Amino acid sequence: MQIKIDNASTRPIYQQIIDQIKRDIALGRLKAADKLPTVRQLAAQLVLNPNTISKAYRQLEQDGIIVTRPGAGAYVAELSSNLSKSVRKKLLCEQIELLVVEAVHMQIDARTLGEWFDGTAKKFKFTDSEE
Amino acid sequence: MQIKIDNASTRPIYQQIIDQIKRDIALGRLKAADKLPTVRQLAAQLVLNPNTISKAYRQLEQDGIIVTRPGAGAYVAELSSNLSKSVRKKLLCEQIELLVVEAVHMQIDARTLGEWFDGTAKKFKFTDSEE
Amino acid sequence: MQIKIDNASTRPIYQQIIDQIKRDIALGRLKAADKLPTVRQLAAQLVLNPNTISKAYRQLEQDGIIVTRPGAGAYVAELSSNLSKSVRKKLLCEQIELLVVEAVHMQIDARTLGEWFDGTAKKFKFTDSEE
Amino acid sequence: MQIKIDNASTRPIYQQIIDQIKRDIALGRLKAADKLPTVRQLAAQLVLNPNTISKAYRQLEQDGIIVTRPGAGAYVAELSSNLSKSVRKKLLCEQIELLVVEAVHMQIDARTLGEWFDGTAKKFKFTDSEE
DNA sequence: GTGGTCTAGACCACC
DNA sequence: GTGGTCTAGACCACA
Repeated sequence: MQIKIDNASTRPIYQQIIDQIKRDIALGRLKAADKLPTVRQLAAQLVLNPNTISKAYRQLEQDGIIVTRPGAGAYVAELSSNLSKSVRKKLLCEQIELLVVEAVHMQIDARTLGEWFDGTAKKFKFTDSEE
Repeated sequence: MQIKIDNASTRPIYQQIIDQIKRDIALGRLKAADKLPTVRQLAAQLVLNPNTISKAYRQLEQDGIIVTRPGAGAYVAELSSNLSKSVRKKLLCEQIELLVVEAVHMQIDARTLGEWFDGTAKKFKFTDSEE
Repeated sequence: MQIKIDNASTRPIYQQIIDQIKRDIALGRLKAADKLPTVRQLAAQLVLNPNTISKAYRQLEQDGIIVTRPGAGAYVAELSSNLSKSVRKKLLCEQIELLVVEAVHMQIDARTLGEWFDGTAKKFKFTDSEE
Repeated sequence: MQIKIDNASTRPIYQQIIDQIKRDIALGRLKAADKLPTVRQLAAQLVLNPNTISKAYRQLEQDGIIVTRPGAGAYVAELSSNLSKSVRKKLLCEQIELLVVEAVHMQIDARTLGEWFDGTAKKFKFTDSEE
């Protein structure tokens, strides 16, 4: 696993770890049942305190993204969401709005933003539509 | 100006204020040269510590979104961006990635996300393309 | 707030704190928008490390049961559940099964268990049925 | 014997084994004097470390639920409980409280919870009342 | 050896 | 002053 910590970022370290693991899963680089590095391994590799890794893993587990078992390690879980669809829509649309507002203030026109959006989305492994 | 603080949100209050002012500008509800409420007015209206409002205004000024003239109040600035296009692309694409990763983990398919994105984008006043 | 820690219990301390706060809310002793003791206050009162209290509060926040704001403290949130109804049913029925199995092994007959159940349920403030 | 391990559960594996054996007994699928699989058999069947099975059996024996005769295997014991009725009541009522508190926070109304409780209880073989 | 819990103590962002 | 993050290090339950 390749994880890079940006110490200059205001984003907490544990959150950066979460971001990158979720990204790797969404990209298909990590698949369900794959084993994650142990807390101690990753802590040594990134030169961080094991508690920091632990916090990231705990959060990921709580979000149902990984499964951790004392004595066995941490594994990627099946994709799933306990949230009701309306809650998911609300959460995502809030994030979309922030993105769009930012784009407007950066004077990026709608077409360009749409292209960047499509270009980025193409790289990820979405769940198939259930039409 | 209508600003609503969501105390349940983990987003800091000063950030929520920033978000909503930027949103109102992007929606066209606030236009260049419009006068913003004074720090004291807004603090009284939202029942918040004036320091919190100050922090939001200071941040907005730093981002070139408003202009404060000491003694005369704060005004909406012209849209502009000092950032190079490549930096803007990088910043927005990072945000797009976080959004898409989140959508994948919520098992929202690409088409649905695209629809939500388009629906949201339509509400805002983008700068015209400079083709 | 009256919280009692049982050091003899195998249940982690932070979990005991969570249990009792959720209980107080369910009993109506704590109501939405009530202020909880600060992390440091409660840590001093229970002679525990502030991190332990912090962990309990963080978990409660993640479950949408309280709202914490740096600089402002922690407050009881409105009752709500982001979980879909089927997930809620599954979670509760698993817990019910464990309870019933335990009762059978303790040779408690069905009627007695039902009475204990009703007696306990009566003490709590359920959401009204939405028939 | 059909035992299923849910690796996604936070419940320890040895505890899941205990849960399911107790459940099978409470359902009447396993009866007093029935022979349980050997530690090795079960370990092979579930692809688990034999120590894990051992721990489960040891705990079940300690709780008086099974009897292991060295060299002869493990057998289901007669239902019995050394605990005084008041202790049993205390233990069960604690568990009932946790269940009810959870239900309140999930915004399940009392009637629905009661129905789920009755529906679940009906499936099990309670000891007859000793009125 | 694995992750989980708890303590102790430093530093920072928020209000 | 509030809670959040991170480090360091001890001890325990699980496999």
